Amino acid sequence: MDAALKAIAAPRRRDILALVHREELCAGDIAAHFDVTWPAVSQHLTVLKEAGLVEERRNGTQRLYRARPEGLADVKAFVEAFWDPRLEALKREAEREEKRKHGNDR
Amino acid sequence: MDAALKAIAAPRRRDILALVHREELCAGDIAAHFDVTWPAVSQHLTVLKEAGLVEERRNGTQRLYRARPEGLADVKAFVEAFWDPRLEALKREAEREEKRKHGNDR
DNA sequence: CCAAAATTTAAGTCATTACTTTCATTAGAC
DNA sequence: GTCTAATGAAAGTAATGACTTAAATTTTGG
Repeated sequence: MDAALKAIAAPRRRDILALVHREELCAGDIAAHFDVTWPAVSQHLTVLKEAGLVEERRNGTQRLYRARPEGLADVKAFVEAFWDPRLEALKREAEREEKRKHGNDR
Repeated sequence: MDAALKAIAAPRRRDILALVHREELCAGDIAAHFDVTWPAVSQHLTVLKEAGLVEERRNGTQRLYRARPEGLADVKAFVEAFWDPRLEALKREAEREEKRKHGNDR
């Protein structure tokens, strides 16, 4: 969960996530939306990918990216546990699950 | 939302939040749970307070802190907006199951 | 008022991070 | 193979952040 939370803590990465939420976009098109250089966007995409928040698909020389909502599962569980005390148990379960699946998402 | 997200992106602050989730604690008691100095915890509490995630109450020379779940409202909305609706059912199921085995863990 | 206790504030250090520019890699067209 | 386009990787920089120690603040009790 730590990786996912750190990933969405940066506003630029949230903006990128919003772009590829429903639509599959290549890195160049994503970078065109911001006034930063290509490599900067590429680095953000790497962070998002390693956090499990986007998935990459290669098409010829392009790489297409799309959001991966499941990557926010643990974050969602944490927020909701904090939100509603009755869901405390769910949070603990999420923590256990994260320890168990170490190595699945990388 | 940016402040709240940055606040919970740091593991130590999440640990602090967990401590004051149910229970009102003074800064000293919170610091006693970690192997960092008092000022470090005090700084974290300031960040959490400014993000609206904890509330402070003064009692004599002490300052008591307690979690403030409403502070995560925007984060919750953001996370849920990204969530794949098809996975909603899974969560609810887990919730129901959790309620079913109520009373076993005490 | 004076002293002790709980905590914040100030100032500085070390690691992390978001970015830049420059170089390397991969895939398709010729 | 060579050229070009799309992109990732490497290396460097400036800003941010999580800590530390030392000093200042606030409240209570004499």
